[in-house]
Amino acid sequence: MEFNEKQIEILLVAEQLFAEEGFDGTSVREIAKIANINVAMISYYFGSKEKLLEALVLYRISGMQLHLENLSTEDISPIEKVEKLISYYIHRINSNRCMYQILHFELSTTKRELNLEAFTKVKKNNLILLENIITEGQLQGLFQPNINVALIPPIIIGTITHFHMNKPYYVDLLHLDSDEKYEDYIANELTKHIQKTIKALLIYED
Amino acid sequence: MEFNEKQIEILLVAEQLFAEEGFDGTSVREIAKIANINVAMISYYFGSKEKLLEALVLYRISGMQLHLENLSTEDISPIEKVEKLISYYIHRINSNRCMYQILHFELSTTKRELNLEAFTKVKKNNLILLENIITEGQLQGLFQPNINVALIPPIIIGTITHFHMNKPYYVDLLHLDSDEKYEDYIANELTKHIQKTIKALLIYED
DNA sequence: TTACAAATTAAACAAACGTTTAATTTAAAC
DNA sequence: GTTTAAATTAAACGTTTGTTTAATTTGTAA
Repeated sequence: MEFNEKQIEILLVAEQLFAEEGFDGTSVREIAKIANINVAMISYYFGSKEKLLEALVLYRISGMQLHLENLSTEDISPIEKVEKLISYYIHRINSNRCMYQILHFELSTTKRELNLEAFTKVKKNNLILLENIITEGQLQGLFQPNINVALIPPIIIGTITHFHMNKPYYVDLLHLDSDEKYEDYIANELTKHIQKTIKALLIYED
Repeated sequence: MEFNEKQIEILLVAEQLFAEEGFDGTSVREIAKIANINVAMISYYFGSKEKLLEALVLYRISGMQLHLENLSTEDISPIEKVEKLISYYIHRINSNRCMYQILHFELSTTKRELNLEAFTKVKKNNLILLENIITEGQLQGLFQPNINVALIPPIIIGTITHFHMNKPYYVDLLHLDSDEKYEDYIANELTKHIQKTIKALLIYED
């Protein structure tokens, strides 16, 4: 699927509005107004509001795969690999914040039946990558043997997502009184915190 | 605020629908139909659809405070206290799944200005409780000194919330092919996983 | 039985919704 | 310059939305 400039403009406006106000809370007229186009162009280009959402999800997810195929073969320790993987994870969620917001709602609503196969595929690929790294660490005697790998991504993704969703609360609690401070906190403290947590879990003897 | 039986029936129906289809995706007629009342009763009892949501949030949050005031003084080790706190956390999120679903959306939308002070208060209280327990553990030399306590609840809540939101994915991945298995997995594996993770983080020497 | 407020109803309201139509403009090809 | 398809527009379409109205029923106290 290829989109021209105007279509992409519509997609970007829709993405932000869907994230801020929800799919059902956003009207096509609102999208059209901000994107500076006529309402009819949405149907003309995408067919319907719902197909616009599908196009948007496809457009974003196709560029979401972690580019970490070579991470497994890099000449660094499994611990460093895990750290690197977590940084990538967080970075990806950060730069796709709006789409994650939308997906989280769409995943749990029964209203629409979005095809999220592509998203599932991305997640499964990343899980395999993580499994390989952890197995490597276990073989080297660095990590504990009894680790439920499938439950590690939820810690990473869940923590960062929760932080974003409760932004006003944490901004208040941690005195992150500017967008810069907020972004910095995620890139530094929060990232380190999650890395430390996962490392601890991998090394900790039960 | 006191509600009669009919009002509570409306609140419960609204809660489930708001969680499943979102506030904007649910019509008052839909609520009325399922609750077996006339549409006008919603305005009559609550004033408006939005005030119905406010009433619902208030109704639920008021019963959400963890009943753990005496946990601090119990004669068990800080480790056991943390474990107990996590169980309570997970149990509360589990039994308020719909409300958490609603709140997560409302927290991140700019459409409505819900008063979530009560919710913030609950969170802050629970954080203080956790801080006390961890300080106790540190004084006993059980826990490491450099711990960012504010970032521990996000791990717990984030992980469990993420798991719920991606239910179809984890049902497939972990072969939880019945509601019972799903519930059991949360109550056992997932709970233990989170407890183990937090314990590891508290004990792990960086 | 009467009186009266509370509860409940069907109907109507205007506004907003997603979508379609039909006409017009734009731009490129011949 | 003419032709033709694509892009763009304003207007209208039929529904659905949340809310209000005004009439009726219900239940209770005098």
